[in-house]
Amino acid sequence: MDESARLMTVLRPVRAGNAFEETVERLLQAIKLGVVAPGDKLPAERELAVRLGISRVTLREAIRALSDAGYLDVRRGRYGGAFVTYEPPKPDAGDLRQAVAEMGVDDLADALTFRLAVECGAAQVLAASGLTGEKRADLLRRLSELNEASLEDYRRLDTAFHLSIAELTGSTLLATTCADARSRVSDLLNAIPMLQVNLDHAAVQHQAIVDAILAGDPDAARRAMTEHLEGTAALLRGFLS
Amino acid sequence: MDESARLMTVLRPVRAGNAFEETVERLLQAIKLGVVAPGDKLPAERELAVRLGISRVTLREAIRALSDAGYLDVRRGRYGGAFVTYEPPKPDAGDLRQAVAEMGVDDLADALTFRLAVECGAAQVLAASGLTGEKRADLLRRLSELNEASLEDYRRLDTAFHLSIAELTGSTLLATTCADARSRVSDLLNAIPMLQVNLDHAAVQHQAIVDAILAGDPDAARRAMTEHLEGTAALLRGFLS
DNA sequence: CATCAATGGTCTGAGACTAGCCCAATCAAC
DNA sequence: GTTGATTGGGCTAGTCTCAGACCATTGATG
Repeated sequence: MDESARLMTVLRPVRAGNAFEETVERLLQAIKLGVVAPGDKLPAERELAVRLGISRVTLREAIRALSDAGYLDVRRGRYGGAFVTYEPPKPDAGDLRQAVAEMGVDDLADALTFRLAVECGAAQVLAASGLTGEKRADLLRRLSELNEASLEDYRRLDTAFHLSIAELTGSTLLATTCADARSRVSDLLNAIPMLQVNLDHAAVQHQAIVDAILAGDPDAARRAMTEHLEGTAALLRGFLS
Repeated sequence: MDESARLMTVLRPVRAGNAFEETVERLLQAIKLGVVAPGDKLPAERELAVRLGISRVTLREAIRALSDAGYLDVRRGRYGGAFVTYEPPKPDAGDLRQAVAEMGVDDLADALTFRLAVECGAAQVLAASGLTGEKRADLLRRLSELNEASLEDYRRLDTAFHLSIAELTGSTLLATTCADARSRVSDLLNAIPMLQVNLDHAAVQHQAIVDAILAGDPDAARRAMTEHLEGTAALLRGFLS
């Protein structure tokens, strides 16, 4: 960890790719995180281009690419739009191995470490903040929605629950960072079979996280989140070997 | 915290600005974080352009802007280069108020929350990882360098110490995120007067952080880091009122 | 003092990206 | 059935950005 390592950290590429590539990535993130659920449509092109800070031409190229790849169904005319057709693939150990091979084991470890750090940080911060009644209700609502979810909706609502924790801190930076961290492991999580034992186990852990946050206990929140995320990481490693 | 809030989070601008602006921002980060110390020079233009993934023309525009603004001194010929001339301004409550006014109180709260979450997450993760002897020595070296620092070098070595914690986790994502978090509050920290009491207090907290990490105690590491960062945040608020 | 390698300074042609405009399709409302 | 609002589809002129080549300056070295 010499000084040159820090140079590498800060003087890294200014841009991850061209505008088209970055736009595809961002839309894919919205789709895979379930921010726009299957059957829903993206905002209209003109509005979306403004939000993303790019030209409509570039946005259309990205939408075209995702449409060709089967993620979107684009329809013209009033009440038309770009509808999400993507459904998370059925869990499969082969998909998992392939996904890991594509991203590389180093990047996988990086992503898991990153997620652990930022989500635990978010849980800690939220627990330490005085939660208003409205926010408490919001968190509890997200938890009960997750607990009542069908297998089909589970991943999407799990994502919603986890992201809510970061959002409720009120920090936009933290929320975007947690969304980024989640999307980096999203494909991997989708590949894990959803066994009832694991879902039950996760439900207990989710409850522990919420309890600690509502109790205003940062240490307990951190521990509960760590346990939950390391459990997931262990599952991942298990299905990889 | 309805669903539309999540849309805002994910469908945010793809790019923070044009290539020139983002490059200026990145170089400024390297300078203000002390990654290139005063008197040092940036890598040669051709190499730096490759590292940043931009054209030499754009890089030169950014360097020119920073040179005009007094951050760099550009010299031609062999052994020439872009030398850092920037020295952190002397602490001043007026500067602080101005800096806060420029970024806005909401962004300030966001940045402080963000920093708290990611640095605590990094400390926790590092404490939970089995540190090799080399890494332990590295961390201790950074701490002792900071403790022996002159007032002039203090901020730069404090930054180096904090960033080392994230870097030692081995997660590039976490390291860049902590660097980003630090740079968002860097100007504010520079504006805080460096009183001996505060420095002594910080030294004790730094020691506690290192002790907890070396002891492999994530809870203690998280608590020590929280205490340290909240102390700094409290100092900031104090000088603002 | 002459050399020469490394560095910043400059130019050009090509491609990426944008803003703004108009066209085409769709469908609820009348 | 007609209308009108909303949406995707497409075009153009202009700006930003890039890759690559070449020039100018500097100063350690022989």
